[in-house]
Amino acid sequence: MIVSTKGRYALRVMVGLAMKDTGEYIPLKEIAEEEDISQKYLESIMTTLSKANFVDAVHGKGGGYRLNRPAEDYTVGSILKLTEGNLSPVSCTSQGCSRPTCCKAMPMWERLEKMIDDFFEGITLADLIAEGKEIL
Amino acid sequence: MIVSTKGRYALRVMVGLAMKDTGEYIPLKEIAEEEDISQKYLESIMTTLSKANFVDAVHGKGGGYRLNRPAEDYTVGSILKLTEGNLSPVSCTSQGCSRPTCCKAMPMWERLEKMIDDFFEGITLADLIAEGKEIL
DNA sequence: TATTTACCTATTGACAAAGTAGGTAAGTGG
DNA sequence: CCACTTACCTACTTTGTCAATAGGTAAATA
Repeated sequence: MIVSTKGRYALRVMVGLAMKDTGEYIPLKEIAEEEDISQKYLESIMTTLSKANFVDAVHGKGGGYRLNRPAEDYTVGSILKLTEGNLSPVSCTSQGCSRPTCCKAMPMWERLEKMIDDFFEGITLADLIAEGKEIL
Repeated sequence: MIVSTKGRYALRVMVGLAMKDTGEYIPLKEIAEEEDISQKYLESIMTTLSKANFVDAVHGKGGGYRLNRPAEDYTVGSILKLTEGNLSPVSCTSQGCSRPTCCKAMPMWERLEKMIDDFFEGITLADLIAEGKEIL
């Protein structure tokens, strides 16, 4: 599996935030309930998103999280890369090996990696929300 | 990571077997040494390949493994699917969920899954061996 | 018949992902 | 200024899968 729960949760949360386009801040508790995600687990994800400036976070009453850009400015790739670390389909790329048959396959892995990267970078939150279109 | 060691080992072994195109059987021990793979671990992989009739296996002296088809008849996809079980980039496809934001992303996962499948099915062992071409 | 080789079953170790727990800091509204 | 709400931080536990190991059995060949 290339995309773990963490990345998928992050994506779902971002989609959720994008769908409520009002400027209001949404507390973590509310997000967790709507998405049916463990509140504590979601904390770490939201902190990651916040630190990377993907969302604005505000403390205190009336606080919470909200997007700070329009939905079409967030690519799926940027969100997944942030939360997953990397998206490479195999672990051996980018660390050079010496076996002959291994190297035979390397160009293939690299091409796949680029294909997946292009795929994710070509989709934005806005695309996801506009579900049902054949573009997606 | 979508492709684990098991699948990559299997692929490397198959490439190795394809490169020695003679009809001779190659014992597991020899393969393991050339590929620098744990002999015991490789056993389970070879058994899988053998049961699926991807290779011929012969016991006793002079025995071992060899391909039973030309290299261009093996797609990378078939080998990986056999050894990895499945290649889906996420775990949630094909098991239906109820959350609204999750379903927004579902078509994307399915499209990615198909893209990856097409990618692997479009490459054969022969393609891998003929490395250096820009097709790959 | 002895040796070589593939095949089978079970167990262990390592590691990362997923989730839990409790406390601290920051900000808002009253 | 105070109380409450909310985000933030650190550490721990659990779980599960992958990778590898170990030892024995069956089949075939020279």
